[in-house]
Amino acid sequence: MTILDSETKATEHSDDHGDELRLWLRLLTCTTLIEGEVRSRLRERFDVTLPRFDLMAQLDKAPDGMTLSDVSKRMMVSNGNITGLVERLVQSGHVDRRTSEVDRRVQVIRLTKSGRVEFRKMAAEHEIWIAEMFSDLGEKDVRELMRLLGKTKLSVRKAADGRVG
Amino acid sequence: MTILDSETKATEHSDDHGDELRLWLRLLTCTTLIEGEVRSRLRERFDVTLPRFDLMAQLDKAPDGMTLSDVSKRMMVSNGNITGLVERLVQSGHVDRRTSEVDRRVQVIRLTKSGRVEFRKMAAEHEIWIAEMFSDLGEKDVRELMRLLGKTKLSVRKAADGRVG
DNA sequence: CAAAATTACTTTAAGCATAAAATAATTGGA
DNA sequence: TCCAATTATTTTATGCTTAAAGTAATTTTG
Repeated sequence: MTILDSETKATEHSDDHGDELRLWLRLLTCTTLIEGEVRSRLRERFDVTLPRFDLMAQLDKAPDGMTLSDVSKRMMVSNGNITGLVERLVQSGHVDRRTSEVDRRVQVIRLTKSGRVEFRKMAAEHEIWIAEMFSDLGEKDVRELMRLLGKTKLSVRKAADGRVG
Repeated sequence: MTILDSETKATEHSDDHGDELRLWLRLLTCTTLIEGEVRSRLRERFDVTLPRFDLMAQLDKAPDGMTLSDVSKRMMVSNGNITGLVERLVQSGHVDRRTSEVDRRVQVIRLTKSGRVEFRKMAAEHEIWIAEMFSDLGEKDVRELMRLLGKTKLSVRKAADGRVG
């Protein structure tokens, strides 16, 4: 019977999900390690937090500015969160915020000149840190990991969307 | 000269780190997606947060209990964080906390009987959710991803340790 | 043995994050 | 036109997270 069951893979899914669980934990560990390292280096080197760095990275790609909603979607975080984050970046002089002329509900934010200069410095080092952390992986590994994570992303989205929409 | 430069790979590292950066962003996206999905399902189905679930998962593996420091190390979060998390789980009746008889600095925590029963239910569903999210990946993909992430983990640790210890 | 160092935990202050409710501006019909 | 629905953002309440400082118990050491 045991043999028979283990052969009955035709039924789409096996009931042993241990491998996927271990994969998820390993994925999480990698992300947590890298993120923690980036956070502490950003803090040490530039006295900046990761959320602020991420927000500035979005703005750096949008010379004409972005609305808070745009930022919120791109960063995959809540609206209310962005409000506070932007407020702190305005205080520190990295970001400029103004109300849109055409739609007074909308806030358009941009990097200030000095904010942009500072960000570029951070980004340059950041890129080196990341490369260093992945340096034991060969070109082929990087390509293959990229491919498998792309596949994972699609799979997760499918499972997530299937539940709501 | 351009050709010459691009051939000068003998100098260990190239200066283009774009691939690694893209890889990191994709890794982060995958983790964020999965984590977000798990968070919202835990909340909907069991009215529990991910940190509480994670803490209970640690305790489930330690029938004789753990000290707060143990938990802190295992979960890779700060001590102060654990204090608050445990306090809330004690309030909700999932966790039992007592001062060690042999060392009165030490707090030993365990799942309560009902906490364990509840956690096992959550864990069973959680495992299915994860398997579902990875379901587009074949066995070979899972194995390969596992291998590459293992390599990544080592690489990151090396880069991180190299900086401090 | 007593002072100093270490260990375990808690508290504090600040920031990040969310969901849900509130506010304010704009748009789309009837 | 006007008012209902929608959209953009802010506010509120709650919880997670950290680093740093504080407290208390134990261990080390002179």
